[in-house]
Amino acid sequence: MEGSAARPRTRIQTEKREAILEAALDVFSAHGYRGSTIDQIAAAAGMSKPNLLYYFRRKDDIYKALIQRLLDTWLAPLRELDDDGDPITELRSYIRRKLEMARDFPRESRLFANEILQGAPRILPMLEGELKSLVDEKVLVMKGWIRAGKIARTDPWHLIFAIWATTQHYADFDAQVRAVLGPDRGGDGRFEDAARFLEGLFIEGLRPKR
Amino acid sequence: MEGSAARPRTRIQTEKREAILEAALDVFSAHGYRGSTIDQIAAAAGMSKPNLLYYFRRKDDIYKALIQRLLDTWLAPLRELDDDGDPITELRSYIRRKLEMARDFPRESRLFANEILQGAPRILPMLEGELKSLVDEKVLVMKGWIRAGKIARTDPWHLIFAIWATTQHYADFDAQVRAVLGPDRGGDGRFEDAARFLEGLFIEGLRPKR
DNA sequence: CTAACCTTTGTCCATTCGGTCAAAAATGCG
DNA sequence: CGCATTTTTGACCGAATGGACAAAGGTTAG
Repeated sequence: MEGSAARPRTRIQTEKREAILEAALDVFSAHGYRGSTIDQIAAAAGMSKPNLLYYFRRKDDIYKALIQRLLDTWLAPLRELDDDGDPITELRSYIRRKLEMARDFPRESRLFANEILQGAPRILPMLEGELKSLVDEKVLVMKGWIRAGKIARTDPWHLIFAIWATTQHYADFDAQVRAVLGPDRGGDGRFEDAARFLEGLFIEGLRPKR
Repeated sequence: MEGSAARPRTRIQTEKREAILEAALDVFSAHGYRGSTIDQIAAAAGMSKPNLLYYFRRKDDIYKALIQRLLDTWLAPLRELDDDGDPITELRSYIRRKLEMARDFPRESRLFANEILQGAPRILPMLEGELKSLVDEKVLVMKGWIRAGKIARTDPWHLIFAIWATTQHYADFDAQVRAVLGPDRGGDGRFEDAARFLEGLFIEGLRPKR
């Protein structure tokens, strides 16, 4: 359903399209869709604007291709949540994986955050489709864990939201995190600190033992 | 430091400036700074563009005035965190207040989110100044609670981040929350569910009792 | 080598956008 | 009322932006 004929993709096309998407990730994640210009992306990709438009005919096409390509990567951590593993361990691992994503792929995180902030105008179908299905599936897994008494009785949907929120916060709100922590605590160690904290929070909560 | 002479503010000026800021909150929070146009704001405020520019001479002036006016409101919940109260109760209340803000002032939440996502170019000084001071102060309060054994040994900075992240998530990522919950669970009850969930999470964690 | 195809570029265009300006309309005050 | 001040508007401008296009420059297969 993308043009009437198949696309034969030459070597150059593959390479250039890749370079454009990489540049577009940089630009879109930093300035949002409306805040980014084709010229910026072209410059970042090391080519002229008309040349870029030869590979993607519209600005919107770049954006869509980018999001399409990223969605799988983005959902991978949740997909790995294993029904058969030990529940507490599985959740711990999921939180760790998500936090690593925030650390290693902040541009991807910000791209999605930007899109959703504006009401997800271009990806709402994906959220209601792929994403919802995946979440529904994992919610069932968690409900099983609750029934088995392996984790506390809690709301699986909101648990997933809480994990998303707390981990992605370190990518999306990085500027604020750094500003508040200051130069000393805001260095590279902040992800270690966050990992330790989140583990304690999600597993044990704040009430003091004894 | 804003013009050499004081501004006498007539009645009409007060009213119109108010209307403009209200309209600007609507527009800026929905589309971000670059994504919003003066025409949109003027239309939303029910006046012509040149007329709007009579009250705020630049687009940036509107934005700055808006943020300035909102910052106090935004930080109020944290300010209320009371050193002398019962720690668990205080934290519970803080979470509830923040969640109410996400429910009742989603535009304000999205405005700040948008700004910080782009690296907080226009409000970084405020984050490093007012916000950091307030956080530093409350961190000391929490450290006192920890020393007194009233809450678990945890990282107060990241605790604050976690509360911000989980509560604001329901405003900033509303589109995603609704998409994932679907029409039935995504209705008005979602804030009640979130409140119950977050209380359980922060206080008790996920490990099952017994 | 050469013809067919792919890639790149300079130029151009219409629209949008932030902002100006002078003149008209409304308001308020003595 | 009459005059000064404030408010509103229509017309306009330059810069930026998304995109079109045809011509020029490369690449590759026969």
